[in-house]
Amino acid sequence: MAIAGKDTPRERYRAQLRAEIKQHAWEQIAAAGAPGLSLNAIAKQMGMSGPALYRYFAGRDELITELIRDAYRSLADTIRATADSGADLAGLGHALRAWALDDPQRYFLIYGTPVPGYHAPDDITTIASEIMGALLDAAQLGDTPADTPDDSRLAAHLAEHREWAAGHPAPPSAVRRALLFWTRLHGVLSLELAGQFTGMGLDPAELYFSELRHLTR
Amino acid sequence: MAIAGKDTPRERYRAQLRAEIKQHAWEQIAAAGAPGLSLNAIAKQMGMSGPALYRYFAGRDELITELIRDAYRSLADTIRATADSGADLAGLGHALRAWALDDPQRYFLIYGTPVPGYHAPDDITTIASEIMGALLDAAQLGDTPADTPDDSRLAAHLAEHREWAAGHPAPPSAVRRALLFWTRLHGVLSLELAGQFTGMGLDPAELYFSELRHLTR
DNA sequence: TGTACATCAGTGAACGCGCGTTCACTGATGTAC
DNA sequence: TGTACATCAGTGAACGCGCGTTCACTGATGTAC
Repeated sequence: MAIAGKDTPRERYRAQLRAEIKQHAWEQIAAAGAPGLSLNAIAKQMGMSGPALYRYFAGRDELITELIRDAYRSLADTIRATADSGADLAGLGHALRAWALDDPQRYFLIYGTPVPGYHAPDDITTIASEIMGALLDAAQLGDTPADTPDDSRLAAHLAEHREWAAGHPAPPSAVRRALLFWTRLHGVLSLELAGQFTGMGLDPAELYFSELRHLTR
Repeated sequence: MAIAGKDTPRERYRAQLRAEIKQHAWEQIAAAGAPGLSLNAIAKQMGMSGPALYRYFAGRDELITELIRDAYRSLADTIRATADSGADLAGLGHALRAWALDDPQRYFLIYGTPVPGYHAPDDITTIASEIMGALLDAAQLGDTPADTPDDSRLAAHLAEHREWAAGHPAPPSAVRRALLFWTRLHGVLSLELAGQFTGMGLDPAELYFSELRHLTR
């Protein structure tokens, strides 16, 4: 769904080339991380001159921002589609992990080290809350697991601060479950993707799914 | 404690200037992240010419590697000192959080987005396992909390794969506690430092300490 | 259907910049007799 | 204590590089009469 889909041949060509540029951008990010992304390098890789890319993106910043947006969009769609197919948090956990392993640098583009100056545009923030919304919905299916005990202090805090959950009314226990789902799985996943378990002779997947069972049992 | 402490005036001056360079490097990382670190910029900031820094570091890579080493060293010392003062996991949790908030970019230098090519030298890996060792020691104090239930599958996996815990014999329950301490707190902490809770109207500290209580109650 | 014009993709040259790094050199500081 | 020498910090010029970005221009593609 393009922003202004005129669907003339030229427009189709444009859209395709934009996609191709992004494709090469992702490959470059996979190879050297986001800081190593270079417009000129992409152009060279595509067999064209550097300035040509300015027909498709206003500059490096716009390209990166769009990659970030696409990453969020992709994750939000994955989560939403999984949830809509009737999955509970367990299913979302599997989907999240698969999505992250599919392209670790894409995961880090969302949840990795922030660049001190950068502030994401509003529409990206919106997508981010879409993701939390889907988690909240899923967190209300099934019973609260017996082994995630009440924490009265946290419950009180969550009861007071929930303006962000607008459109997704949920009992505090579900809010808590959604948050723990997010932070705990991110904890294991991000350390795994960063290679922090290397040399421990331990399968991070076991840890991940143990956490997931703990959240959904 | 220098590597070869001759302690002549010149040596002292050298050590001091090395420290000063690192100081400016940290400020630059705090301002623009690790990728924005530049030798020439540091030199300019110190009022000297670029090549002068090559008296103190073989190059940019060596400086960065040393910063990473210092970061690990600082965290390991903090954890170890806290543990030696008789603290349990709860105390370590407070220390970890304080250490991370003190300089978020330093935290990310250790646990943030990895640079695809980079491989840390062996001695850094050694410091990393020092940290895990201290966690393992602390995880054996106190009782296993009632609300972290057994997970037979994970327990079995951990029982089989523990060569990394050499020098720190620990029952599987303690290993599990140490790992969960690490991954769960990192989960909350890294998302908080990255600003991912912004706009949720929610205090990440509440979440962090809730997790910590859950681990140590 | 053919012609005149507008639109647009892509090029090549150029600008200015900052980067890491080398090199030959100067001047100050320390060391040995 | 003074002199001769070695060590070392720091400079300035230079190299080569790649970056993002601009600009004037060419040639192809589409549009309007």
